[in-house]
Amino acid sequence: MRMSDLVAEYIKNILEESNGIAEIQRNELANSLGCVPSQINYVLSSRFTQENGYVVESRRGGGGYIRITKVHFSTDKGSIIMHIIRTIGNSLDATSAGIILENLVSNRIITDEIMRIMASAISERAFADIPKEYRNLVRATVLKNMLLTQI
Amino acid sequence: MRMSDLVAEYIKNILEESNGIAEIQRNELANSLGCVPSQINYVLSSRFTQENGYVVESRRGGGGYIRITKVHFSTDKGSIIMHIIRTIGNSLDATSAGIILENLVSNRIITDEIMRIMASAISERAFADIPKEYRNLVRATVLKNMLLTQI
DNA sequence: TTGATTTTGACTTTTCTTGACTTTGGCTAT
DNA sequence: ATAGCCAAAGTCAAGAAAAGTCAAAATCAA
Repeated sequence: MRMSDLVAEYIKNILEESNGIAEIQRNELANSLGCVPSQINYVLSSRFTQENGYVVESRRGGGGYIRITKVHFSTDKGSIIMHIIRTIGNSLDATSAGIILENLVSNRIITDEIMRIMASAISERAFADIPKEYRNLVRATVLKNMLLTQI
Repeated sequence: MRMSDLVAEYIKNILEESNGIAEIQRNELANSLGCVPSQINYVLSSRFTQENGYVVESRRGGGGYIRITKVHFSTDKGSIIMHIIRTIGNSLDATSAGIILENLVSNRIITDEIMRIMASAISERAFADIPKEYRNLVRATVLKNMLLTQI
């Protein structure tokens, strides 16, 4: 198993147990999981991003900390979807698409089944027939079209 | 015996033993079977296709993997969908797609909502960004991908 | 023979790991 | 106050560890 996944899992556990707020010490955590401290930063920036629905704050110096908070959507389904459609723009890579879909599921905007249908429709393999330069464009358009049915 | 067949057989064995999900490491497998890594890709794309009921996902980078899933269609619904997937072929125009979807709904194979999601994903409008000559190709692949999730 | 399938390998892209170096905040002794 | 030290966290780039692409060469089948 990847070290990054271990770290991510560890943080998610704390989040679960602590009501959506995890406060860690970078060096201590790195030490207890057996990785280099900057690994923690890597995990935070690759997996606990805003797009993923997390807010990360921190403080340096003696008694420093890193605080990770899981945020949830609050407004209604329709405006959330519309907002997402707007932020998608006209090009979307497969990774970002995956993040958007996971987020929609974890906020119960769409069901798991619908997520899987959508994911299968815009996976990299779904666009294998067309030249690379078009893939992100179609992905954006197709996803936006599908999301519109969910309003 | 051909190397490709060996590789295919090996993967099918894992699938049998592991309940329809095989997770492999490309380099490792290539190495242990004594072929070049890209051979694995060739086998996957020539033998583990949608038409045969396989879904292939993968991840690059450290700790990467290739996951092959066999969707398995013992039920009525499953074989109907597989039959449709096979008849689609590699190109599908918007009109035929519409007919297929309507049929699936009227035979209660998929729900109305799912039909609308699928229809929106493969409408002519969804492929407006890409040159015409590719549209029917992507439409076929995308629909087959989505249908595979419904088995 | 000739067209399709298979094999191979050079090159690309993505993701993860590591470590050296930088910045910031708090505390203590002057 | 403030200079200096220690204890954090941050940054960044090099390199490693995967998988993907593509086209040339080899082989096979009709």
